Amino acid sequence: MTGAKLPLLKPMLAVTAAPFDHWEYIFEIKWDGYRCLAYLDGNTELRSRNLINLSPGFPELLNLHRQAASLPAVLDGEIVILNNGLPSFSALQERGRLADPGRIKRAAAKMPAVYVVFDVLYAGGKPVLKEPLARRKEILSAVVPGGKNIIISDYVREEGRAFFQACAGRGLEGVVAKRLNSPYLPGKRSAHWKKIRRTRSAELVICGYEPGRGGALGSLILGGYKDGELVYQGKVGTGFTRREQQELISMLNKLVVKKPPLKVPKSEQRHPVWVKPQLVCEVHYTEITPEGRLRHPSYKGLRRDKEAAQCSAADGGDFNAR
DNA sequence: TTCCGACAGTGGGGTCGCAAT
DNA sequence: ATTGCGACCCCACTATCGGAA
Repeated sequence: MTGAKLPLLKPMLAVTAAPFDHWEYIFEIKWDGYRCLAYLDGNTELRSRNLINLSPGFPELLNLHRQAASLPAVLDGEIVILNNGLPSFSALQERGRLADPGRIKRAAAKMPAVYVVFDVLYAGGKPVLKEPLARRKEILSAVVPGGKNIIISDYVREEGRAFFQACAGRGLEGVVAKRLNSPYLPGKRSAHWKKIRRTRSAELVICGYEPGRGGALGSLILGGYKDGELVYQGKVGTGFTRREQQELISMLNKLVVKKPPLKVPKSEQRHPVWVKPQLVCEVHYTEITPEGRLRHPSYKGLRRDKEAAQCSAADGGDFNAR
């Protein structure tokens, strides 16, 4: 444990927004990893969004206190694993829940994590939470000169739209806008910080559904055509209102078939009801996982103008112009 | 009056680890 | 030995409510 002087704090959170320009805001890359407050004193302690101790899982990051000045300090940043310069969340996933020290050590050597730091809560043992962001950025660059596995997140002023386009073009998840005069509000979600995420869109075939609680719709089972065959792309379980859920259930119940129209691993089936692959819906998602599933899928409505046969499998291209 | 923030609840992909089968 | 489930990480949403703007 670090000294009692440094209280455990939750990270400040952001609301979602569309790209914009504003002179009062800076814009930085939205890093796709584990959000983490780093407590630097005689040692380094890493804490997740929910105050879980992440330190055992990332031994290669436990020397951060030796790369910083003005201790004790508390930093806010993101643990990422870089792959060709881009953060790989799936690589991080493989490490996040490892418990065996031997396996952790081998994973750390093979795919070392990096701490990307973008804010400072304590410096020289004193809170700087009430300082405006602009001032905290100055303090941060004094506390962290930059090091081997600690990187200061860069930012631009005012020109959020262009920066978002540039980041999206490079394959990054999005950007975060932060108000220059805002204090650091631990655990609070407010318009001081706005996340602007790149989303992709796909039109996919509804191949079945799974019931939810209390007669509600749980999720839709989705597929797309690849080489003339329906390929499973995962499920979508959010984005529809209660009313839309009932409408979808009654439409789908008229299309019920016995045989699944596509292959879905048994382990991913929870009382599925298969239907004739006829209805098309639009979904938004962030990326295709290595398993070929939609990540962060949300339902955007039926596409009655589309034929099922026209729906090719989502491939992670086709990103939304917002 | 309208909007914002907080909270609860449901759902997604993915991982590990443990208990029940 | 296999399976199911919970707890985490990342989330996207709907729905509600009380209070601030």
